[in-house]
Amino acid sequence: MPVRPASLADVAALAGVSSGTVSRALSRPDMISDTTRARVLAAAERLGYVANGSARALAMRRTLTIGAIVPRFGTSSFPTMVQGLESTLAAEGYTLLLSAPEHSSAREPAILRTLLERGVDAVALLGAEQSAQTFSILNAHRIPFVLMWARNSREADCIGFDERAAAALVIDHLADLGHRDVGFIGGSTSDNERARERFRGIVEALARRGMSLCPQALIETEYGFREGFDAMQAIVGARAPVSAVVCGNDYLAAGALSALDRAGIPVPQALSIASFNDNEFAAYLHPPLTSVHLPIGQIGEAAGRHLIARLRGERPALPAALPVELVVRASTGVATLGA
Amino acid sequence: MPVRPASLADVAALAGVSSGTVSRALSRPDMISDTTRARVLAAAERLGYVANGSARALAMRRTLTIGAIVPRFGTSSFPTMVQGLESTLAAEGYTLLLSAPEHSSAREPAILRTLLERGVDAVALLGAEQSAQTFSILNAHRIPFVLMWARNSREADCIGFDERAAAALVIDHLADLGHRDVGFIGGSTSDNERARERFRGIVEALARRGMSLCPQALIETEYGFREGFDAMQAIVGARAPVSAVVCGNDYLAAGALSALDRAGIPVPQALSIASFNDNEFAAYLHPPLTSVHLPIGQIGEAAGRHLIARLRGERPALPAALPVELVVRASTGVATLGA
DNA sequence: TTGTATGCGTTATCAC
DNA sequence: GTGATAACGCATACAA
Repeated sequence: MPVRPASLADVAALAGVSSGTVSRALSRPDMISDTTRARVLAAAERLGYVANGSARALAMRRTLTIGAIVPRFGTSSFPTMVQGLESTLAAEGYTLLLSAPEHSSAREPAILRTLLERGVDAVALLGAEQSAQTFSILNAHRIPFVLMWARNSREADCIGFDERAAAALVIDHLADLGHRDVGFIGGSTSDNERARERFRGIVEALARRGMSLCPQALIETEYGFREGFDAMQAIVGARAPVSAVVCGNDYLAAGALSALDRAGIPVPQALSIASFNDNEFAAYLHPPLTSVHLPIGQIGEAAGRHLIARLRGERPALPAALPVELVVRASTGVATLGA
Repeated sequence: MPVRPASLADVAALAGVSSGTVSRALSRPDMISDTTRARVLAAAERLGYVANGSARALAMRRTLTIGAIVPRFGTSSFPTMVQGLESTLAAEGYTLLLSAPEHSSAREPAILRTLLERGVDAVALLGAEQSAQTFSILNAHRIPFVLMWARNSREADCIGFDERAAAALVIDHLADLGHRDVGFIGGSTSDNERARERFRGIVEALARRGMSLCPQALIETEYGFREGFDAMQAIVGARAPVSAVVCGNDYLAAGALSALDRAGIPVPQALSIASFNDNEFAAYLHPPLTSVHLPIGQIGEAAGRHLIARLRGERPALPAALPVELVVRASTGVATLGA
């Protein structure tokens, strides 16, 4: 076996044709006579020929590769989104080049530069909070790009949910049940549009009912199990007079529920918990949990479809906000914590 | 702004040097005089020059890209592993080309071929259960590769846990507490070495104590919330005389705990549950849960380090089985279900 | 230290 | 329908 992988020229030599013919036989089968095509395919098969994508990309000026930058991979719901993205791309012959930086470095232009240097035909980014430099680099490269799980960016195409409407679903549900005193454990809003919109949606939905968040039960923290645990411990410790607490995502909800377990406070008998349900696991462990289900995989799929359309030269309309759904797994009474 | 991105020649023209000089100034700074290097860098900056990785790869015969095939992305603990892999690779200048096929197609040679065609310097695969064709393709390409979360393959380098030892940790713990009647809800063993090893480890550890699994509480299913839920419902419905049930992973445990909640069976007062804890979320929601914590991210990191060493021409020793840890969050009494 | 020239493996544009 | 041949953009061996 040769030390170097077979090239087009090797196949050509074996088949007794020119390398151009081999190239066409493999990528434009209808431009070639049946007999020579058969010979070429046989030769390619025999040599275990695999095309060299770098050379092809150099000649064709496209890599059939799409880049994505998605931070906080291990402790988030983003993998579901990436799965949707990758599946959609793969079905169209594209491959995913994934960058999964640790939290803070996600907006480093260096990461984007590396991706562009590797050669990507398009880019998908998480969230709307990108640096101006990011956009200028992308625009300079004249490359299609899309922001996933984002909305309201005038600098880029966005695919996402109507987070405020989702928040309203939760609040209206709780209010309809008779809850008047509500708390919120949410993700950090300073650098996260999604968390911010959720928070605002809750505040607004409450305001429409003449309600407001209980100050002693309003905690902003990082997304995470421990953070949710600590936040709920603080709320319990403060004896906040609430009958329901909304958690910004599944991780916070899981931690919060764990803290209530630890404190011997039954859910929902003594306190109701609602959550924005990305991963479903919180609801699975606590069926009484009310949650808004966000179909995250659909973001990746929609983003993939959008980028592929752009690469085809189309200018597709952006999908409207993806649908969210309130999931109520058991009825929830109204009991005030510490009462 | 030009319609075509700046090339080495463009930078060279602007800096008044040859393209070879530009190439060296950027990748071998010490081979160039300070003054010209400064001129080159300024010119590159001004043109927003980004190297064309395809051309570079063609010339250097390496892409600085590593491929990974990881199925079942959205509903597994694999993202943590991929995060570890990507971080390790990125720190060394490598980029990750990720393929995340749906379950069944994971072993398709076509997926691997696509990856090789895009150009990867090395490949990381999930699990030891690969087709012979997969290995022959990889070997033919003379490319380093590694199996993640696997062991005991003579065809490839493996990085993983000692699943049987992990199982023994759980069983010994339960047995020491006095449990004699134990059940198991495990993942499908037919095409999953990890699930198989866990199951065998449990059987063997029980045997060493003169115990065996309770047949009415032994269920093999797919990993998933619903599957765990259904399995535990079946065990409860059968009134299996067990005092503890071990779940094969967090998803099964979450579903099983949910079923017990639904049935009004308190954990661990009426039944103890133990789990192989990949994601930690089950333990967070149910602190009484005993679990073996598997540091999955370390698999990705170790795999990344191994591949990079191989690419450097080293022949590093494979790491021993990665350490696992029994996590007991609360003491667990012995009560027999349905008694 | 720098310039020149060749090759990397494909695709695409021509002729034939 | 097929064969030459010229890009594609970069790295590098060799010359200067």
